[in-house]
Amino acid sequence: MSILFSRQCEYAIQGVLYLALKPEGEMTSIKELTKRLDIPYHFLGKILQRLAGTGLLTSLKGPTGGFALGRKAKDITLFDVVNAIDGSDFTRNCVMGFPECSGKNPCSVHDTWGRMRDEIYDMLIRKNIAEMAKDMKKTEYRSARS
Amino acid sequence: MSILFSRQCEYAIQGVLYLALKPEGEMTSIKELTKRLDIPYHFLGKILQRLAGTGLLTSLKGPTGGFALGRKAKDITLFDVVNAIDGSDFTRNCVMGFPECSGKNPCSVHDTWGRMRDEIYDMLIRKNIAEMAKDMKKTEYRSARS
DNA sequence: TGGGTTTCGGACTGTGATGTCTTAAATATC
DNA sequence: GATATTTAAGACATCACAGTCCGAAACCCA
Ligand code: FES
Ligand code: FES
Repeated sequence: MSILFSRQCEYAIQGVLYLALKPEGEMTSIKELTKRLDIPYHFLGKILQRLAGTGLLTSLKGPTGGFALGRKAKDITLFDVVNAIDGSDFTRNCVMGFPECSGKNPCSVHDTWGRMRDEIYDMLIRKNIAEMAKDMKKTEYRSARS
Repeated sequence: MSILFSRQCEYAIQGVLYLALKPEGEMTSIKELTKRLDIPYHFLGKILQRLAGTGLLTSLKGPTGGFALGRKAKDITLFDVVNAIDGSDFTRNCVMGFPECSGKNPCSVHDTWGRMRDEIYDMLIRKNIAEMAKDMKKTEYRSARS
């Protein structure tokens, strides 16, 4: 687990980026996803379920079923995924854990951390997941296209 | 809790910065610390105990006892505190949670995240806690000097 | 229609972080 | 030496997160 996101969130990102490499509308099963990515089967099921609940993904039961993006990959950013799972509190919280984070009552690194928060946010929205997936050099994503 | 550090770590930072405002060698009790900072009494005790175990703090029992910095405030950085509690894995881990983080097998944001990790590390070591504490504008730290 | 496949939903367990409580040990003061 | 005060240490409780399991529902295909 990185310091930024929960496990769930990391798995969600990994899964969504995998789906982004698939032809539009094609369904991908949890089985295929767990075969490529190192994620517990049932746990991933729950996570994708949750994402489907928010509309970020669509799902279909049955033999040809699975999951697919709920809208075009060009219209989804990593922030959408992170926000759906972990929320966006990190854009507002003090890095030292003080109850208030504002310029009126700042901690020692308020300004510095403020800039970094912005950079992290920017990292999450600068590119859509279509570009992101294309930039992914991880071997796990080789020939995801079927 | 911020996205970077555990609660324990946040409390440790808050406590150590408070101690950094005290005259060198003066002992500060958990009671005084919890009166200023919003941290559970016994939990803070455990944390300071742990920091004392690493030598970052010294402690003394008895009526005039308490905690104090183990070395000069000028020779301690926030990274020392973070490293003692949360460790330094964040300098090595993939932000998307992939098992490997290297340029040979990079994820979509490997380079970007690499720069940010460096910036975070830099934020933690750029200033010593003497300067940090002085820069702290939080009301909790007003007139910490006794 | 029936059987196999897949997601759905909920209950359940495991684990680590957080927080509480109690007793003991050390220290200062009287 | 007696007492009060403070940290030390460990057991315990609580909670959130991670992960598992199972039956039901939806779906496809023969
Ligand atoms: S007050 Fe600490 S980051 Fe804003
Ligand atoms: S591989 Fe993802 S940050 Fe390095």
